[in-house]
Amino acid sequence: MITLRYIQENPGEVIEKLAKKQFDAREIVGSIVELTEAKNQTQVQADKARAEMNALSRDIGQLMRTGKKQEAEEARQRTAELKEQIRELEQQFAGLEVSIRELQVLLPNLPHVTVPYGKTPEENEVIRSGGVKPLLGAGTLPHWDLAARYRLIDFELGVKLTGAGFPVYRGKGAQLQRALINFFLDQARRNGYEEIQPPLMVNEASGFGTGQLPDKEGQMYHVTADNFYMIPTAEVPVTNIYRDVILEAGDLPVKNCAYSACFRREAGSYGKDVRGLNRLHQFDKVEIVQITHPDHSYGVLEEMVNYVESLVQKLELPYRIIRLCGGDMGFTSALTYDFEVWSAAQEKWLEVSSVSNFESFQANRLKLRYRGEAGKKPELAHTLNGSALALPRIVAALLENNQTPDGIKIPEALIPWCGFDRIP
RNA sequence: GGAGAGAUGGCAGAGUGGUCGAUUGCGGCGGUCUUGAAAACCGUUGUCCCUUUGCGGGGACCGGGGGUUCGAAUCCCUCUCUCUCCGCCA
Repeated sequence: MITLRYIQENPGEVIEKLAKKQFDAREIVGSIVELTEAKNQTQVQADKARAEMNALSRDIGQLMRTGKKQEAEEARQRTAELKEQIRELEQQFAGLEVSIRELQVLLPNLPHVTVPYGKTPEENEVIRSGGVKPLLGAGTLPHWDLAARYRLIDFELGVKLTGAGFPVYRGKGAQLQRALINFFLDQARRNGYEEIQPPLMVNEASGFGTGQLPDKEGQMYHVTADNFYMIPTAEVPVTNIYRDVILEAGDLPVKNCAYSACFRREAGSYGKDVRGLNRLHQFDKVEIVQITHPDHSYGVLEEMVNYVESLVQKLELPYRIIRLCGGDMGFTSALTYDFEVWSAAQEKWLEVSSVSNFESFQANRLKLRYRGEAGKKPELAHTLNGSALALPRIVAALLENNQTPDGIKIPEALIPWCGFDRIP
């Protein structure tokens, strides 16, 4: 959420920057500015009336104590009108606040200056790429066939137990999952991230804090009996650790990582995009989260991108890093880099990570602040996060790219975590 | 699931209608003393909003919401959460 003060002081800039996100903010910003002006005027009046009322009440107390009943009674009669006036002003004020808030939450985050113009994914900017696409011979199989042949993942069994999109991993398939999770967590720890094991369900307040609620409600599984939500990413519980928190400047940057299962309803997706591991309702992911001083968040974003790059390099997967254009960016992000790996049999790029700087957009909702110097006012911190990494598409690419007549080769770096070097 | 207790400032813990944003202790910060440190002593110590060029001024907040009252941390209603005991249980 963009702060009211910022909108109020820079309405033109907000409109201009949001145009890059293909968002016409003119009407909303205009209304916000107008309503805020009215709200402030109302507050001045209400505060004045309350000040008067407070003084009067104190006087009455004083008069009562000194036994001047008569005068106290006179003063009391004067309060009736004031009281009514305060009631009205407070109602007005509350109404204006609600209206402003409703508009305020409609505004996406402002894009960073380096965000490219563009409307569709085609206009995203490839920053760099690495690795070598494997040359596979005839008889190349997509990962869902490989998963069946080597008895790694059973999609139909998942349908029996739960439904489509809930695969069952077994044997070496299950071991590979566990190895990847441990590999990612261990790498993160070596890079200074503290490991967190978060709850997999969160309450409404947490859903709001990171921006899933109220509007993206349909994305999450809702446990209605207790009004909990299954997390769509560990970002939600991990970032919400810092909801309503004031950090000391010395605590920054906070670096957390977490493995979690992630649950997404993905309502309305079908077709070949959802085949195999390409899109699931439950999947595993290791997430990295950082909370930084506003002056350092873009340096940290680069650091996080470099870190994720090191992971796909260790896994020897052909990859490319993409800077999302304004039209393709998420609602809450100021700058996002996506990572895609090449899936050799499907012959397409699969998104496996998204690394974003949210600047103070999430922090404002979360009331996440830091204190620069003792005695100074706390200010909003910056939050960043990224997948490091999401497992299913990594597994898809690993299986497809590394298939040989003798089985599936495990990348060198992963063998210590796997305990085997080949799936025969 | 049954029964009970509670929610106050970073923490602990007072406060049951009138200068209470809140006694006190601990912690934190500053100072005196000391070669330095500890101890002791003194001072200071929340968040948010509005207003003002500035100094400053005003308002809100004692789990959330509503009510009674001239006046609520204190009384009433309601919701949420936490804890304890019993039952069940990985």
